[in-house]
Amino acid sequence: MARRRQSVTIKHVAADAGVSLQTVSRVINNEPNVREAMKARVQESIDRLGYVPSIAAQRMSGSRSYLILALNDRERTIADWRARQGTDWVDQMLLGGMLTCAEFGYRMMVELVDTHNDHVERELGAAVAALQPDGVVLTPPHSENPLITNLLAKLDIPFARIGSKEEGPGIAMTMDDEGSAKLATDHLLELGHKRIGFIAGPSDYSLSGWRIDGWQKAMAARGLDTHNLCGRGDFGFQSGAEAARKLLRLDDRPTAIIASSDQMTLATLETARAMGLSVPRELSLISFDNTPIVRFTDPALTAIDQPIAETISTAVRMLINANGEELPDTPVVVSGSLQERGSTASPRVDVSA
Amino acid sequence: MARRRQSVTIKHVAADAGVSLQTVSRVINNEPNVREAMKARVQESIDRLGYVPSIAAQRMSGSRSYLILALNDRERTIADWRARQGTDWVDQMLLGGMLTCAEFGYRMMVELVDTHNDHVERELGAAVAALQPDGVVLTPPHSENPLITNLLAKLDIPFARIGSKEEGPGIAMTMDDEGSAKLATDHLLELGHKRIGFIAGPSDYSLSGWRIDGWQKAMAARGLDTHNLCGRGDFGFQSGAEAARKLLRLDDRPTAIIASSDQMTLATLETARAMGLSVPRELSLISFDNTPIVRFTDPALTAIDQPIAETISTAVRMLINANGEELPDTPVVVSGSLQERGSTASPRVDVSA
DNA sequence: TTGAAAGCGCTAACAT
DNA sequence: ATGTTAGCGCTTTCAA
Repeated sequence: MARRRQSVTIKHVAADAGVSLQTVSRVINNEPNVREAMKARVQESIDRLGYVPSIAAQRMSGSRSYLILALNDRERTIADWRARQGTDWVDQMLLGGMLTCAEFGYRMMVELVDTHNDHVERELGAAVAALQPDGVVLTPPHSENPLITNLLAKLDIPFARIGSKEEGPGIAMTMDDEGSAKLATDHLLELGHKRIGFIAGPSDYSLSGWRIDGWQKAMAARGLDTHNLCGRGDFGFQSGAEAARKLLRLDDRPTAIIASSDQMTLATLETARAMGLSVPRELSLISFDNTPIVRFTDPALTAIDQPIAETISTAVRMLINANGEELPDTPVVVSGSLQERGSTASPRVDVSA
Repeated sequence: MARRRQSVTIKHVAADAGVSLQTVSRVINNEPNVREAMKARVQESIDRLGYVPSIAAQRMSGSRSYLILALNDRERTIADWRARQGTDWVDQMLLGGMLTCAEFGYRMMVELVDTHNDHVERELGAAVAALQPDGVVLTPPHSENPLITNLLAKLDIPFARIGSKEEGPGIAMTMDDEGSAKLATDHLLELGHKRIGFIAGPSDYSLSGWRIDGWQKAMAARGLDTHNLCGRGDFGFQSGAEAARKLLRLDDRPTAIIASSDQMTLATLETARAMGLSVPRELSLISFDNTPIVRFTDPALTAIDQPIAETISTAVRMLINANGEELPDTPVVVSGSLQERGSTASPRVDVSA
């Protein structure tokens, strides 16, 4: 590999403008104590020479790296990519993250780390030592992994925890899981449903519990029973099908089901169909995630949209300002919304009643 | 922002192992001229202290940046992310790119650049100056933008051109567009089709032309006419619908259509349906891309799968070796495959014949 | 408000 | 086979 040196350095600019390196540095970093005339002169040289500071050099001399790391679960992410089922979490993350980073001259880099693994700390430590990011965005389930949060805290690197409400270091953020579940439940209640089932996500994700809470509270507010109506899955298709089967085989089976992921809802749809139930006539369905596939099922799925891009964007913004402004000490909430589609309707009136 | 310094540096390791910095450096970079015993001793210190070299420092002292840049068209990429239609190009790129980079201690970073823009050079120049990547992967339409390829060549940065066969600097790579189109056409011919239409992509993508070639050659090999049977779109839904309408309104309309993107094929499917044609009974359809949505249409679409992950992986591998081995001077071809699904069948026998 | 000097962590070039 | 020296491009002291 040819030894590649910066073609235009701060030295060239300084020489060109006839000032010291330091003055150029001050202009680059927008520091005070530079007269306007001087600033203009230096800027002119910068523009004309097409000078752009080397991030490596900036980082070396103790300044920032202008890098935000987005940490994702390796196993799940790769599985999603391989499965090609339209899960666009990473895309939405990049949409919110990259664009917001770019606004401030930062870049976002995706890093995959195994959570369920004894060398998480080594992996993350290596990434941080090599890259020296100015901030880290943790996505579930990393957000709640103390090995990760403690290490980041110890290293004194600002980080955001998406999908975590716990106190402690780092910015806690949620997409309002409880509120979203309530939103979905209320929608069904207003349509006239009384038996509403729920298929939760895995228990090692706190947000699984929050969603159950939202559903239960909405039901309780109308004095409705939720006994036996809560199933569990792991967000995947198989687990969704099993949970759906259980709920739909109940003597007094639900007239509507909310499932915590698109794959589980899709599984519920297929399970219902296999049992001869028509959606939405005999069973209404609301999904969580709103990934691309929900528009292609028949009927299209009413779904809770997770504001991933907006959440990551907010996280990045706060991380970049982590030096200046003080960080919030209560969880930052970015709320989702309900996208109505064809899988929800009023329950069929029971003629035998 | 707290002034963050590397906690364990090469100095610490050197002191710990009782050797010079240089020896540690040699061990890190796996250079020759280090005795096994010495190497083991140093490695032991490295492991024990948890030392990881700072990429910034490595880059500064003239070595690599261990960074590969993947350059995508800004407008199209953001539009795809926003549209949430399941386009998983970036995901497949990361799948192939990140994992292969990781194998060699590199990272991949996605960078968005406007092609149709007069400051492409400034944008790219800035990214390169700031990041100093060891290699760049160009995706269409960047791969054929001389402003970009010339700049990279001038800067002496190794790069791969995905979807380009032209000679010149950089590694030319294709996903065998001509062969894939031929594959699709042959499949239809074997099913008995004789009138096969083709909806091409925009003419500023060379691969659009290669696909037309593949289709035409396959048709010509059987002495079949292609006159009037070639439509054009821009890969998007709207353009696909228009092209489909034209083809299907022909007096002697095709019994099968190959379209150059999933969105255009989806549009063709809907157009056909609106015209009362049943797929595949009255019209067979083959798509290009094989993104997640093709499995959710009714019927599911037979499609050409583009080996994006594999192509990017190959590109990365060659870029990383760009110093050692010599680069190929003929285009590197990674072939796609045909995924048979429900949208293809033998043409209905014309009873009136 | 500006400049000069020192050093960040590492590697290349040159010793030994 | 190992050590020493110089310097990458920049920012942080500190001085003027």
